Amino acid sequence: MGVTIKDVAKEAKVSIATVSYVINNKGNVTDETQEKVLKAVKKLGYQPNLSARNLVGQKSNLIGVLIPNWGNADRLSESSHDNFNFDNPFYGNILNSIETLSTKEGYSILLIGSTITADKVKNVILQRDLDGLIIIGALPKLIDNLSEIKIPIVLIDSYTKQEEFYKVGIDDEYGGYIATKHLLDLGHKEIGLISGELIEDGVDMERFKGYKKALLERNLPIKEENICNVGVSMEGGYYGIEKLLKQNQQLTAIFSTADIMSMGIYKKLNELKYKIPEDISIVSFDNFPYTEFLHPSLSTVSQSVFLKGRRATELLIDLIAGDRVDKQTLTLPIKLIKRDSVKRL
Amino acid sequence: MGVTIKDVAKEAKVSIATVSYVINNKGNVTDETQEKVLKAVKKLGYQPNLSARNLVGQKSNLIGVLIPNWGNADRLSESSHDNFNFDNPFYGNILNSIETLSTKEGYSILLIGSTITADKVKNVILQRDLDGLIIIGALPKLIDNLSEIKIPIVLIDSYTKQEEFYKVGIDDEYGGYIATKHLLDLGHKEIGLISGELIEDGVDMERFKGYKKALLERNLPIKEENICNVGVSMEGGYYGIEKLLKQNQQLTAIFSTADIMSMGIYKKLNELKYKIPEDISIVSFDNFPYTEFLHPSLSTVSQSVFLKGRRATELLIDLIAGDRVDKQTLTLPIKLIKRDSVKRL
DNA sequence: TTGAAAGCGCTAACAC
DNA sequence: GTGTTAGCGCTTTCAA
Repeated sequence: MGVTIKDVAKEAKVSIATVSYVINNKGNVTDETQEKVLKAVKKLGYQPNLSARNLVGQKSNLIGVLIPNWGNADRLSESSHDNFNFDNPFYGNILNSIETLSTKEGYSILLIGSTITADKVKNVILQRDLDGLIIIGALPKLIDNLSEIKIPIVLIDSYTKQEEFYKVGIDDEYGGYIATKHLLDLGHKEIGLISGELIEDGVDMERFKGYKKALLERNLPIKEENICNVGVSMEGGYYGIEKLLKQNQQLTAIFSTADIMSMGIYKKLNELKYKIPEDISIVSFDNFPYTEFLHPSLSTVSQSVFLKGRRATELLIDLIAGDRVDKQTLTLPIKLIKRDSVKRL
Repeated sequence: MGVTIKDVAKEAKVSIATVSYVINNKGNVTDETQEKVLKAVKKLGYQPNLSARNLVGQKSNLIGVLIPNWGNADRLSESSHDNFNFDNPFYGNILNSIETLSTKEGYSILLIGSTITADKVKNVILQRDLDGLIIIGALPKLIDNLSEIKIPIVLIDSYTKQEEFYKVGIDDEYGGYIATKHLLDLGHKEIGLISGELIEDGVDMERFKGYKKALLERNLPIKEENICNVGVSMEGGYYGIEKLLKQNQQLTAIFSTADIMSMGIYKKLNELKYKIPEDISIVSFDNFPYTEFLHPSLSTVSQSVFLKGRRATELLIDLIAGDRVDKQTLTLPIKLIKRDSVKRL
């Protein structure tokens, strides 16, 4: 242990209580003593020990960020690192957003990844005495396990109905709807869907609902051979489009529920000598920066990952501060960005 | 505060010392008492408070991960989120790698981003009593500030000569060399370089050295008009290639020191109706998963971000454990991946 | 084999 | 306005 409050007290020739008062701006301290203490603090390079502070019942000023489905389950094996499903920039982006505001507000981020099991999350919360938790893309099993926890929890991209959680997200069903409708408006009728696994309360399920809604609105059938559920990765898109193309040669357009999959779709179509959008149109979801840099640039539903992180953090910090927060669920705006991957039929 | 050791002691009808012995596997405890205690622990859902543990001089089991140049400095402004320079997947990937092993070894990750100033890093280390620190792409100023810190520090991608730090990286000069040599071997002579800012002890500087070395070996001049330093981002590449093309119409090839910039280069070349590799060849650096999915697929120097994170974490954990570590600097292998973005002249 | 008690660094109630 | 002190939850020495 380094410099403690005792050392400062000795140096400034005051009691440790006085030092505590000064560094916490509490109690009435003379300007003179204040200055003495501050000088000692500076001279010794004193930094209060947060463990000790935490122990006397203060906040930990620690926010946990949990990313349950980050990377592959088997990534602990070194030999598998070539398949490391690392590529979705979403997680890095949102982490950056969360960390930035948290730091500004005096919180530190405890990063909790996906190897941790649902019941161990609770342990970490208890052990580290987290002030709050943000969960990105929470799975139902995880959430069930956490409902008895008494710290504020904000869920990003979850559609759970459990009322004890605050939520930040977008209207994924609407996103799926406008993406599909865009295709329909341009005359497409045989529209394939490539999405991640349809998990209960997950975003892909909602985007799928939007897809169905748009088709049903035009009295178009939902054909099973037009739908393919894959991993949310480039590989997923790569193999998904191949499968779909085999199952239905009439396909003129694809709605891909994630940009990362669209990368793989592009590659496969290139290999197959399909031209985008001449032979097949694509609408995607996310509007990651790189979509503009693809050739042709990708039409996609735009969401702000930055704002998702920012709003979730704001909400959590308010909750920690005990500020009454009126809305349990915050839905951020999205819009369709029309670029060059779609043609009129 | 929740369940404490006292509660467990009461429940098990033993002293708190005995509980402590049991949960730490210390002292000699009868199987019988052990069982009593364990049962009480389970019944009450007890989790030891790490702050308290830490206070009695134990390890904090916290590893800091510092990402100094993550995103834009001005990203605190909401209006700037469209420019959010978020897109380099490198940081998310390496974080994932570090977090995975750390968790497995019983450490938690404290994420420290780029808004934090150099002197504040020291405060966090002291306040949270970090057991160790990993710094990704450390700037000299930051490192100078940290040299007096007594916890183990592992630097990823830094070429500082300061001996108190352990380092994990690749041979960036060699990478720049083989990339450029590949181009030279195929007959290219006018080779442009698009790289990030040439910062002291940084990777771009080394890759640039490799570029120079390869050219000099063939008695080719290093032309200033062939070199462009930009931000390591898609935009950087986008504007960099435009500038280079204007400055020298004879260019037949580009060495881009980061895949993320190559994305921008592809876009600009597409807009300009340059064909890759027919009109211009490109060799890049990183081998991010998406490079294989670009069209044409990108020839690039491959490094394992996964291993960088993994080895750095292993090293740090050994250091924390007090295990003598022989090598101060670990250099991981790289190799050139030849794909379709380069043609023989 | 188990327990009592000191003490880690700090805050806050209370006394002066 | 400043100091004394109890106590946060835990580990560990020492005694029994």
